[in-house]
Amino acid sequence: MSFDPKSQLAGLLRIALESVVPGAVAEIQLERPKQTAHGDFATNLALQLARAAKENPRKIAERLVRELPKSPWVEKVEIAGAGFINFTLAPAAKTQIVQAVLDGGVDFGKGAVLAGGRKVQVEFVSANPTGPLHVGHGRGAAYGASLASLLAFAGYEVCREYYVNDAGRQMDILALSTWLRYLELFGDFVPFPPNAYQGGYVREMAEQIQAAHRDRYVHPAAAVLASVPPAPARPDDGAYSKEEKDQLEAHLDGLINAAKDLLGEDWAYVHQHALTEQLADCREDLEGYGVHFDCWFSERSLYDTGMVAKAVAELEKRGHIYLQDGAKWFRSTAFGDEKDRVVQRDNGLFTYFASDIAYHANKFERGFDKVIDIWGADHHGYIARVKGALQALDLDAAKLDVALVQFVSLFRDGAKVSMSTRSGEFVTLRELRAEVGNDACRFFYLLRRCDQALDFDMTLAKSETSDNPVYSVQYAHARICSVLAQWGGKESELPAADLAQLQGAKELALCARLAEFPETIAAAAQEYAPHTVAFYLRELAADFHGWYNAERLLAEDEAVKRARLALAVAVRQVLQNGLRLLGVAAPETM
RNA sequence: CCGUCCGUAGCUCAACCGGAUAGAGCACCGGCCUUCUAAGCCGGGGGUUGUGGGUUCGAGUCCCGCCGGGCGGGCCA
Repeated sequence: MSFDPKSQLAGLLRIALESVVPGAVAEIQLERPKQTAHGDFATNLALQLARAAKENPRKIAERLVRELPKSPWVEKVEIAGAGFINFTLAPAAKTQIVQAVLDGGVDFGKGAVLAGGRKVQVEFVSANPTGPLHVGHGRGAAYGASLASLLAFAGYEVCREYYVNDAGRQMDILALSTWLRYLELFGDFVPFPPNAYQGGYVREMAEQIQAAHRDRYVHPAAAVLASVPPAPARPDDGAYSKEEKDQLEAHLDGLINAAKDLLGEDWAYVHQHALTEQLADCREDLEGYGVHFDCWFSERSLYDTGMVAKAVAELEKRGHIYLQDGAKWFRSTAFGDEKDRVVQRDNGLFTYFASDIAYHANKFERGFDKVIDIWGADHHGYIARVKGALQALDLDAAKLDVALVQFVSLFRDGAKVSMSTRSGEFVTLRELRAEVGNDACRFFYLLRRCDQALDFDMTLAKSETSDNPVYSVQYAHARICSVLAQWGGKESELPAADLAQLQGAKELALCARLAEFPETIAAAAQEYAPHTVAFYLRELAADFHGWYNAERLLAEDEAVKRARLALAVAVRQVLQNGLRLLGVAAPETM
């Protein structure tokens, strides 16, 4: 049996409060003081009451302490500072956490299933399947995956979703790029546009098509270019003017239309091939990264089932749409957006925003209590219009939370690694994983709040020293495994150890650290902040190493040894539980 | 110009939705090291939280101005 010191103390305080101020309504706040001299828990209850009672908070604190029922778990109660009441727990109240951890095992720290079994969806990565994932996606993937794990562990029912943008112009550009590279294989060159996809993977797909279907999709370059507006000449410095950029886009669209005309039915094949290949590559990359999805949701399916048209029609029916310049506009300004947004162009095509409205409406129809979108920070201007559309559809926009993930800069040997997206020279997630490993990759991404720009130190991530936080945490785990192996006894006997043998300051501090785990999880889940788990693990590992350096775990005295090993096993369990939430391995040897 | 996020030790970052003397890790300085239980260990200095006001018992945290930076402001995605 375990008890929760926090609720225990809250109970004692509530009794004292009722006695001092009958009928008082106050929230009992208990926090862990930063300084050990302030005990294990502190409450600001007296300061809270002082405002209403217009009385010296220290006096109120004295009365509260006088009325506090005696408890065997509490060793000392002190009044300090402006009127804080500090509690120091008895050693037995601290060490019992070891028992609780051993009892809980892999479930220690897990939140109770919330009332109504709240369903949450986490949508993340959702990168266009037009090329390899880059390091920015890696951060979103690490964040989303561990947030989802965290929410599941905290008691939510979680659905991990990837939104596949398989319907837009970007996909057309990828298909066109592939086809142009394919034509090159037959010696007939259409100048490759600078705004088409440059990466080597495009050539690979072209070669695959050539191997499978020979010259079936070949058309003369002259025919391709016949009715396409010309591309501007490449400026000497490579910098195109605004007009030239527009010309480039028009040229690209012309090529896409030409390809569709010439290929006819076959366009769908090239398009589908490119999509299938890139999506498979992306999926494989994420699987290798340890990131899994429950659902891959196709944007195109929203069009195929008429849901996009339906969503726009629904907005129209409710009077939130007007016509201007031949396009249909959603009056998002009525819901706090800066300006109104086009949902259907004058050429009849829906905008990306239209499909996103349909997508979010669909999410809400699926009955989630909470919908979490994880976007790149460059999308922040998008939040207002999506929430506005939900409101316009009479959906509860408060159920949608958007987490923005800031950008990543890589550093190697102290120097910034340049990542120009132009000409496909960016560093891919795959390259990063190959260089620093999955564990360091995931952990480093999570060592920072997601809304802060991240400087990723690849040199540090690879180092096998105490400077490297991943190494330190994993090493603590491996070290415990090593000690247990050297001991060679039966772990199943350790829960019976006499925990009263744990008396050292470092041991009791370590126990207190273990006790923080459940509340760390709960807070991290509530704030969507997996980084706090990473910070916690780093501190737990540091506490353990400090203890290990100070005391011999395999003590001479049998009872002491067993108690210490029980504590070590509890530390190992919490390290495992925490690392699992971050998607980082807990190795037995290093 | 407008919107938005941010500014904390030399560096990289924390700080439990207003609480005590703002915390870690690197780096720096000073000691210890013929401990096999594996990254050496222990200690120390370092701050007007960008800046100026405001709110109150109390502000890194909330409000306003300024300075500096990131990101947005497409009938692109």
